[in-house]
Amino acid sequence: MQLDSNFIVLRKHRLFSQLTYKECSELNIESGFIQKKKNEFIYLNSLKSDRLYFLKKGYVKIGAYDKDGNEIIKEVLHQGDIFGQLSLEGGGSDEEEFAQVIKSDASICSFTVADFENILLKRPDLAISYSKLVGLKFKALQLRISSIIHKDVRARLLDFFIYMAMKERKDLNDAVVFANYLTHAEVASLIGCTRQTATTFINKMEEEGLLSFSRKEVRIPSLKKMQDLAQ
Amino acid sequence: MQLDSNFIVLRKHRLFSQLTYKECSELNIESGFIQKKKNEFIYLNSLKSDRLYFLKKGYVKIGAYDKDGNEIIKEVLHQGDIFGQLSLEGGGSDEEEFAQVIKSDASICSFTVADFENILLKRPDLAISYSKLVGLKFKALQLRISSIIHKDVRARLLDFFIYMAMKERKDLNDAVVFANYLTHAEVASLIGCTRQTATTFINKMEEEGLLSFSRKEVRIPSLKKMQDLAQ
DNA sequence: TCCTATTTGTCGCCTTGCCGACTTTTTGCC
DNA sequence: GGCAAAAAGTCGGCAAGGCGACAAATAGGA
Repeated sequence: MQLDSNFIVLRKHRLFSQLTYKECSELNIESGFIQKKKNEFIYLNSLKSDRLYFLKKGYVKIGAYDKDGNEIIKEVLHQGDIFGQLSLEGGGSDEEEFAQVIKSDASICSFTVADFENILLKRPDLAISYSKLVGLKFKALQLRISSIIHKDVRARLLDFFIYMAMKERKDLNDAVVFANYLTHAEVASLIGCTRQTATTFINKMEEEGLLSFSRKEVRIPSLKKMQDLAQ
Repeated sequence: MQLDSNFIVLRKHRLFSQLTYKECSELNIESGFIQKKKNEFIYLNSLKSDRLYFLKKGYVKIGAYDKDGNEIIKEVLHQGDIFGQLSLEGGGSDEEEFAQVIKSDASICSFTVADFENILLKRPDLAISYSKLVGLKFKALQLRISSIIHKDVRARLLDFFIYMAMKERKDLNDAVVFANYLTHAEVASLIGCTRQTATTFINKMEEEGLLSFSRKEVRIPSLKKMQDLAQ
């Protein structure tokens, strides 16, 4: 029962669409199925080490705490995203890391890296898809670094909203609207500035009519215009 | 002949160590074998799209130019590193990118993504290794972002030199010495500050006895001490 | 070995965005 | 519907590091 519904959701994902029912059951996702309420943690450090998580529904933020206890947000994920031990192995530079549900409740299913590797060994096509998935995430991070290193806050905000819009939009309209699940503080942490500065610039952009940012949704009247400004 | 030597070098790499001679030849690396002099480009934009490159010898920097023509260094690679179309597919956010030989001449062999995928289809274990490789690169980038976002220039420099030391050192001594192939300007671009600021702080660190940085080599008397300072 | 191009060192001014501090608004829970 | 907690808005002072400019040192090809 649980498996069935997990199976269906999982198969909607590009990566898992080719999985047979049998293979899917080999992942033992039933035991890894989790329902989490808002603000609950999915893992904190240790639990991450040997698992992959698939976000069926909801929003999750990945972050860490620095030595002073400040939160460092690394990434924000939504439906369909994969997180956890993406490298399939620990070691090296494993920072303390957490995954926390934000905005509303979330459904997550997870499986061990070992089970996943077993599937990949039998399904090299899937292994290639997985490589591509990680590769694309790598590319996205590279873009983010470029933006952070070489642009000022305003330009970084533009880049950020363009990225979100591309990720969230359902059709190809120039106007994009999507549910917002981030606070100013979280946006600030993602683009690398203080909460106050983010607030100021978001408001400026609203005055310019580039954006409308509320707790409920983000509304971008013209993505094209934004892209032109961001260059 | 050429194949033989390529084969030998390739097999020294973690990823390719399991390859048979036959499989290796299927990658058609002979045709992709390149010798490049210092400052020559391996690719500029377009050529990247469907190839993977394996750096046999030398140093290569990956970068891009922003709209004002300024160089943005994304990454610096050395012997044994892989670069190019790591995601095995184009699309999405493909920035203009270049790969350029630095410091001294370089030997590179390359193969097409298509040939590589064919091998991976037959060798899922290799596909898993490849995923791990990209996954680890992803992790390293995440650490770099954290450093850039949350630390000042001095701390970023410490992080940078620790990273380089870990990557380049041959043994586990606390004192680390490695060939230097970067100018102040390149270090600055990697950690996200101006050349002048990098110069100033590198000199300060030299005065403190943390570091000796010359055109020839970087000498770190105590890696441990550095790590303590970086926290 | 010389000569030019590149790299490094240094300085002062100036801007961006940080850092409290505080108020106002919104949220979500009892 | 009321209340506490979280989020957003705003401001002045301040510091880190950017930027231009130039001189000194170094490298590497002719």
